[in-house]
Amino acid sequence: MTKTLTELRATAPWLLHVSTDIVIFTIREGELRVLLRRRYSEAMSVTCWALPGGYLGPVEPLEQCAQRTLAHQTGIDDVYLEQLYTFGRPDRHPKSRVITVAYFALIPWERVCAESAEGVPHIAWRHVDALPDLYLDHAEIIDQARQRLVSKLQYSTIGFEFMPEQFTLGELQCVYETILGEPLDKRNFRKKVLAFGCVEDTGEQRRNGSHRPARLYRYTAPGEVLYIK
Amino acid sequence: MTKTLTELRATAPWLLHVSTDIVIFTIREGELRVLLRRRYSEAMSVTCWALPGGYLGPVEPLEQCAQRTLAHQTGIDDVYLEQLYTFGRPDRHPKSRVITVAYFALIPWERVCAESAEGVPHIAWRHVDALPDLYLDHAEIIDQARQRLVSKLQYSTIGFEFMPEQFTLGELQCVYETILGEPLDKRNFRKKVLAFGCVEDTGEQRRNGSHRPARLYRYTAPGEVLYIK
DNA sequence: CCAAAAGTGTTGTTTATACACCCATGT
DNA sequence: ACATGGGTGTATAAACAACACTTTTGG
Repeated sequence: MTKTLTELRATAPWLLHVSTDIVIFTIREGELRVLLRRRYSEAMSVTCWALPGGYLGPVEPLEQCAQRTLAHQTGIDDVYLEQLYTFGRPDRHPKSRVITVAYFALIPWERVCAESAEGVPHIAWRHVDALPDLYLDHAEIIDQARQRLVSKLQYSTIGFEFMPEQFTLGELQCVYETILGEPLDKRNFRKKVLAFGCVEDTGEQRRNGSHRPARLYRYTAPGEVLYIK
Repeated sequence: MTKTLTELRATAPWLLHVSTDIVIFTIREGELRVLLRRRYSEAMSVTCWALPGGYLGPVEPLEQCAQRTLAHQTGIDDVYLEQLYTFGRPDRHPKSRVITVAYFALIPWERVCAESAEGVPHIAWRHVDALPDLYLDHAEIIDQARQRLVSKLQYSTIGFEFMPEQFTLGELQCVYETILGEPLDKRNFRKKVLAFGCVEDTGEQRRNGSHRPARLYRYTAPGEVLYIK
């Protein structure tokens, strides 16, 4: 029992290993983007783009592993995180058996820290419709995360996880339109959101360009995803 | 590499192990019931009730593990099976670290085979509202499976997985009422189901008691769960 | 005064709900 | 003949979809 886990992984490929991978989305420039990191794949002896994530510690809860690896690799913490699906095809990793528990996360662009901002080497926020070749089955994981996001947008307040503390209804509508990929009617959208009963007018306004200023709203259940209807 | 996996599990408690557990539901006597098996818990040196399930083989896909252990322990195969959630609290198993990928499954009572019928020792179909003490966190797993079942009933044709090849609309309505725990209006229910467009009249009837015979219908997408609305 | 996004109501359509009687059979 | 579950339609309410003009600001 003197071997480290890393050594064990190398010497005992016939054992099962468990990892977590995190699909973290943001909205930027009218695009749904996902965070990728450049990593060296020992398995394939090349560097490639991959999701943040890593191996589960011996006494670590799954979600904590997701939080820890995300924070460690990208500096991001305190985001909405939800278990997505567990991927375990025996051949998904070429050198050993790795079961990965995928999580998906959302963050407002404003909260992306310097450590994973645009321009940082080894880090990229990529449009989900223009992904590079990805490590293992990470493209499949992202695809499934995206489907979950789209469907949860319909029956929950998950979209608010993309918003900063204060936001305008126009900004919120843009987020919905970006994720759904279709334009929405402004009046119907505002009516529906206000009917949720989970936004309040802050009384403040945002002046932003040569047009009428917009009211700023606040989500009244921050950090919580509510089910609607 | 001469040790068996079973020996390894005993001698290397600091390694991670992966298992699957299956929550299989049926409808019987107006009750939603779940299949339990009596098992000896080495961890706790007692026998107790548990979900069917077992350890993942070294080169076995996750879903196949669920199918294999279910078939081996209960004789049941060829059922609707869907990944539910992965449970991995570090202390969920007292003697080693076991991550379990839970699946949920549905079967029409008519298809339950002799090997897991009522009266077979070590096997029980228990009402979900009257469960005995269960192994580890299996009560929590069942609870989550039940929530998933209820919500999927609203937006998919998952309820048909409880039906035999031919069924009456009255029987289908009973299934819905049992799962939802509330009575439904007969006319509205029939209207809605026929609007799904995935049942067809077989032309046959079922005479069953001293009243008018009922038409028999067939689900036109057997083995498939469709999303509705 | 012009351009640009913010803000606001009404109407028609679709969907969901509530509700009561006759039918075919076995005993 | 009667008890039992099978089968059917309509009227009301609620939810959703379509649609156009006025307001406020910066330049």
